[in-house]
Amino acid sequence: MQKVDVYKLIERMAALIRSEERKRCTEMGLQVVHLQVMDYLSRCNKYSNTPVALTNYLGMTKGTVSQTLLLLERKGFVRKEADLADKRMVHLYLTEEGQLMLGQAYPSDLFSNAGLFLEAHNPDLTEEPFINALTALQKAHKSNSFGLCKTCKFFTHTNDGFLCGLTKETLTQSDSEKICQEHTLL
Amino acid sequence: MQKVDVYKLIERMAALIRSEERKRCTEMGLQVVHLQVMDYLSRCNKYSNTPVALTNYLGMTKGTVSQTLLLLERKGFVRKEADLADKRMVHLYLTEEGQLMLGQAYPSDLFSNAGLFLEAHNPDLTEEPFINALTALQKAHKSNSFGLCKTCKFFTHTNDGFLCGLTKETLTQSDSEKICQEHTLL
DNA sequence: TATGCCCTGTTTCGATTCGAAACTAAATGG
DNA sequence: CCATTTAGTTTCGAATCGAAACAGGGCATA
Repeated sequence: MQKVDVYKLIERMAALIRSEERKRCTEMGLQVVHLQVMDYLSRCNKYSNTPVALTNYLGMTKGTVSQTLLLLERKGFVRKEADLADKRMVHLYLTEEGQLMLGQAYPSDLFSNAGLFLEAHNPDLTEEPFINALTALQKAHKSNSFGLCKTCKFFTHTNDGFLCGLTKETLTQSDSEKICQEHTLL
Repeated sequence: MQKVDVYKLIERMAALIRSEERKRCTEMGLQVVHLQVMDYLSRCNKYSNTPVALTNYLGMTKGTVSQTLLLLERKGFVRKEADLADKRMVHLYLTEEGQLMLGQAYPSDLFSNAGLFLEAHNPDLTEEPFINALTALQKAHKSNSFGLCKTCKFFTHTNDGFLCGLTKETLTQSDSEKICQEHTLL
């Protein structure tokens, strides 16, 4: 029963992160959503860089996502590309400017500083409990878990690399380390 | 160097929590900010239930906070009370309706379900690494840490209870377990 | 191949948020 | 006693937000 309190702690961390993000965005003249969108696009794999995936990931309506993308496109941070196979679909990419802006707006120094503190004061800390907490949260989260490709139940190793058991396509190392909307826990 | 990755995991959890919050808010006809404000008011102590504290906690401008509070007041979720000592200040309280709404909108079942998973699959998991991670993040966070009163360096025990070394006031058990804007790490 | 349904994404609407800047009023501090 | 700081409000224009209607591509089934 004390275990539940782990999530109180995680919420507190989430609140701090949110606050930092908001300040950064304000400084850069962005909205928080913009940062979230660009961050997602920089981390998701080729199956997941579509407006619908974004809609599910962020928990917004598709109309709102469409609007936000329009603005990000207008500002030159995001580029759209029609899917060749399915003409309904659109793939989203960060432009050079988008990547640059993301790098500036993202509170990476907060995390690296916190990481340094952690390393200095708790040298024997491991990632394991955090991985377990994330997995439990993904399971409790009703809809898609949006996990890393390589932790998916459809992810398999082959002679010459990696394979997605769902799409039957081969995957690069980089693919396997990105967020996938089809991610399914074991 | 692997330690830094702990925060990648925490970010992923934060993103999932955010997504769930947004969905809940939409269902209840609220904006995410409203939930954040009400959640904060339900957790903060008597020194920290003011618009400025909210402004710092959420990382928004005071104008925006003022607007948001106006709306929450109009909807009957929040009540304002002038400070008796300092007439510039205002104290904010959740109304009965506000508490009720917060209870409904808050994704508490997500956390309790996740807690159950965690308990079932990792019975020997402790809170310690999470406390350490939060403390490190609070230290890295430049501005106020917004920690729990009882973890503050000004918090002291006396014969008949608790005392805040900053305001020299006695504190109740409940006070000591709430968020304080004056919170300072050791 | 035609019909109907589902899916992806856009558009439009009105209410709300957001940040910026100007503002009021109260406290503070020489 | 006056300048400065601090708490909070007001006003403005741009952007967000959700809801609902819409357009059009896929796909199954007849």
